This record gives sequence, structure tokens and C-alpha cells, in this order.
Amino acid sequence: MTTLADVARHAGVSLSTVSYALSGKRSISTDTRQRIEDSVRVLGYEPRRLTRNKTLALLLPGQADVGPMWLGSFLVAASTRARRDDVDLLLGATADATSAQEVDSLIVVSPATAPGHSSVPVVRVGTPDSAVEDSRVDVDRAAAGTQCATYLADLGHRTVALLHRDPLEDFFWGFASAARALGCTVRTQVWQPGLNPVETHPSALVVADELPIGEVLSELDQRHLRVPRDVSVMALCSDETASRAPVAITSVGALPETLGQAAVDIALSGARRTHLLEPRLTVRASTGAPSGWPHHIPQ
Amino acid sequence: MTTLADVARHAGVSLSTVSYALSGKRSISTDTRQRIEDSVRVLGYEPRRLTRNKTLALLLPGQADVGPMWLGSFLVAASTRARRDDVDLLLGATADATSAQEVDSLIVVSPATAPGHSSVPVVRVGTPDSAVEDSRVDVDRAAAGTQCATYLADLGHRTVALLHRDPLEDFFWGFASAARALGCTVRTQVWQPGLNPVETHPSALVVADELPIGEVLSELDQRHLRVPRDVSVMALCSDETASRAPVAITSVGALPETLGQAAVDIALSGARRTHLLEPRLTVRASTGAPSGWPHHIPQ
DNA sequence: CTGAAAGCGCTTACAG
DNA sequence: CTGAAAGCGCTTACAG
Repeated sequence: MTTLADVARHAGVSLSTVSYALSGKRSISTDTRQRIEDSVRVLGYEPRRLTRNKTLALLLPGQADVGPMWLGSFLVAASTRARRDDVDLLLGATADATSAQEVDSLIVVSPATAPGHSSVPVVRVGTPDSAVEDSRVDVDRAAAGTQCATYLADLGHRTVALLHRDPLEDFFWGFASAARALGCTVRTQVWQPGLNPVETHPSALVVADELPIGEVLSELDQRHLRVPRDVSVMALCSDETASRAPVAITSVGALPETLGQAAVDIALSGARRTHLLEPRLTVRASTGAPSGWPHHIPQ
Repeated sequence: MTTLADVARHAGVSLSTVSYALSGKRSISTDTRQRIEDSVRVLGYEPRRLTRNKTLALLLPGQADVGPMWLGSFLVAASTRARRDDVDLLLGATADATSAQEVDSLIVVSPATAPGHSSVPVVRVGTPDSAVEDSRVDVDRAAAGTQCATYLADLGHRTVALLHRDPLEDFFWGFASAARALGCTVRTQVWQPGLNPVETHPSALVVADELPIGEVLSELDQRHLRVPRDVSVMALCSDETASRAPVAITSVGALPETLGQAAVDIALSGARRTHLLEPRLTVRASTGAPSGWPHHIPQ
């Protein structure tokens, strides 16, 4: 078994320096840290892992970002799954904790940001970026877009506005291509508070991100537009958010419970993979057939 | 923390004897073994794997109970605080886990049920029962009741209905006594779905528990009563729940962030104590001055 | 059958 | 930014 002392000898530093380097409890010069990391890798050092359970760490959004609505359900599900498989689930580990290698895998819950490089496998939950080599669990955003478009087209909508943040998102492409194939005109707008969401006179509005639904609804309210009589609204978001909006919103999304289980499963499998969950569309009060756009739009 | 040395002292034998007795690596006289086992039980000894961080375990509500709305914020705050104090926060430990798992303290988030007896200190979060000798963190329910009553009386309400589950709750007493002192008539009802919440013709309604707010509002809706025009509604619940109800609800409660911090603090202090947090009353859209009760109540 | 003592891998105040 | 050294809880060869 490789010990701390072996690593120290190999790296030409003292025991304590290695210890501190791995725990992150005090700062180490880049040079020294590099040598230690090399030695750890070369010697295959593992801190007394034998006696413990496998441990998964969860990196949560900080206190500044209010955690997403579905965080509670997600965590309950993840912890249930972890218990089933007899692994420990450590909450709120910093990036440091992973380098200490006290942890076998790291699950990063968006909008928390993953550490630059981690010495253990990382699973990202709900992060749209695709150009990283971490594992991912997320709703299949492209499929969700297609489902939205199909649902609205079936209701008879032909002019739809899509509010989003990032035009390069999968959801955007899934929605736009399906909508066009179904004969819908799609107008897209990057959302910002105060924007007129019905500027393009759509009969339906699709909100691509979780956050601004409340804002969008209140913009509509200020223009005296009733949902869904004057305009249908649907969103890509969790059921938690959708069902508690001022008007219950028809939504697509993955169940947070399923996300939680999948995240733990992937973390335990050790393999690098992307698991896109089947989106579920839940019809609520905010959508209906288009009923003729009022000719005189207030404001 | 109980160590091998403590057990040895208590049993009147040497360190090594205890070590061998527990590992079974050499034979021990029945007599000695008996004394050691007794001491282990009495002192609640649990072997440390190696020198590790203090570890707090969180017992969450199971998947059946959907976790409370505020669970996410609570956990983010608890994990932030735990990180600050450099302790590990283990998620979803079972009652078993407290003895098998080497945990220094257990935080039980209502409605999860605490283990019958735990070998480590237990902190209960949001549990109204008072007849247990565990530590507790909760909003000061009696004070919350008083705040509600005072707020409604100041608005001019004189007939108030209180919907609750358990008439023995502190909130109930705080509310009822303050209301009476302020000249309000209080009618109380144990809530069940389908109940007419305005049977007693109150001008304001107070909902004591977190869950039934949606149900109560829909009962009012079915009777064509508008909130707050026909009847004011307020609740003891989290801001998360209150602000997302169909009508934003005036509420009293503790911030989940504060609960999370306090729970970790108490767990780390090791002392048995009850920490009741100052309730905060947030006025939202659901309350106003009474405006004369309609003489003909639909239904 | 038991204990005193050396030693394990690791952490951390302390000193520079 | 780093190291020498004391200390942690625990194990185990050694001696009786």
C-alpha cells in the first residue's frame, strides 16, 4: 500500500506538506503542488480507502443562487438511492474536498459550477453546456423542444414566441425545427425583464428557462392579457415551479426524483456518460386553443 | 467522542485488550469480554476509522412524503455552515446509520421521524412535539401565533377562523390567547379536505400547517369567495410555499436558511438545547381589512 | 489470558 | 510557503 510518506519521499517534500496539499487546508506553491500531484499519480496513492464506504459528494449551488425549486426532491431521491447502494452522500463539498480524494465521485448540481479540473469523475446535473468531458444527467432538451412544438401545433397554434437565454441551446433547436416542420412561425427573443413578450403577436409563448416565468406572467398581466384566453404559455421547467406559478403552467421537464437517481447511478458506474432523460409534458391551466388574437392590443 | 481508551478505563482493562475483544483477533475470557461489552454499550462507543472530520448526518423525509418546499434552501444553508466549520454533512442517513456509520450527531428534518433511541445527539428540525429530550430547532410557534393574531386584529378583524391539525400545538395557544386579549372571536377547526373553511363566517382565516393551503384556497374558490376581498387568509408556512400559492399568502415563519444554520450550530455544540427562532411576518396579497361579510353566502 | 509499549497512517499547532 | 515534531485513535508483535 502506498502511504503519505511514500508520496512525500517521491516528491521530495515533507509528510505534512503532502498532507496539506491533499486536504487543501493551506496554500502550496504551484511547483510543489505539481510535484506532489505527479507523485500521487505515479504511485497510485489512495488514502486509506479500504475501511470506508464509497463516498459521493454533492456540490450545491451557493447561498447566493437560491437553489432551484426542485432541489429538495432531487436530494431526497439521490440520498435514497445512495442508501440503497450503501454509499455515503456528502453534502456541499468544495472543489478542494475532491482533490483530497476522500471522495470517489462528485455530483455538481446546476447552477453550481464544477471545479476546473477534478481528480475524480464529475457528474453534472442540469447543465446545458456540452463541450465538457464530464458525465451529464439532464432532461433531453431537444426532445423537450420537439414535444412543446408538437403539443402547441396540435392545439392549433401557428405563431409562437420562444423566450430564452441562450440561442444555442438544444431546447431551442428541438423546438424551432419541429415547429417549422409543423407549419408554425417561430419568433425568438432573448428574455430580459421589461421586455414585451407578445411583441410579435404570438398565440402561444414558450419560456425556455426556469427562472423568468413569474416575470413573464406579470408582463402579460400588465398588458391585461389573460392566460390562456389571450395567449397560451408553456415552459421548460420543473413541476414544482410550474404548478405553483400564479397560473399553473403547462410544462415539460424531467422528474427531479429521476434526475437524483440517475446522477447517483452514473456516479457509481464510474463510466463517463451522458444520460438524457425522457421529458414529460404535463398539461396545466395555462394552455388552450388559440382564440383569435385581439386586434387592438393594449399598449 | 468516546475512544477505545475510555472503554478500557471504564472496563478496567488495557487498551489492547479492548482492541482485541472488539476485533475478535484473539480469545478473551468470558468475564472480561462481558465487562467490555457492557462498557461499550454504556458509553456508546463507536470505532473511528481514522482521524477524520466531524460528521453530521441529516435524516430526510422519505420519498413518500414529498420533502417540504423549503428543503432545498435549508440544505444549502446547512451545507454552507458545515463547510465553514469544516465538518462533513452526510445526507440521508437511516437510524441504523447513526450507530453503524460513525456520525457525531444526527439532524432530523421533519417530517422524517427520529430514531427511537440514538447513540448520538439528535437535533430535530421543525418538529412541534415537545415531550422528547432531543435538541430542537424550530420557529417560535407561540410567538408566531401571537404575531398573526396581532396583525389581523390591527387590520380590524374581529372574527377569525383557525384551521389546524393538532389543537395542542404552541401556535394554537399563542394565537388564541393573543386574539382573545385583542377582542377577537376565534373559531378553530381541524382541517380536512372538503371542509367548509368559512362555516363560522370569519373575516379572516389562519392556516396553521404547511400543507393544506392550496386545498383551503380551492375550497374558497369553489364557494366563489375572493381573497382577500371576501376573506383574508394567512398561514404559518415557509416563504417558498406562501409566495407561490395561487394567491400570494401573508405568512409567518422562520427562514429556512436560518433553520439550516441553527441546526448545524446546535449539532456541533453538542449541548442539548431548544432553539426557537424569531418568526418573521411577511405581508402578501392575501390579507386586507375586513370589508363586510356578504349576507348571502353562496352554498 | 492479559498489558506495556512500539508503531501505523495521518493531521495540525508551532516555528521559521 | 514549508518542515520537524507532537499527537490522534487504533493495531499488534512481544513479553509475561
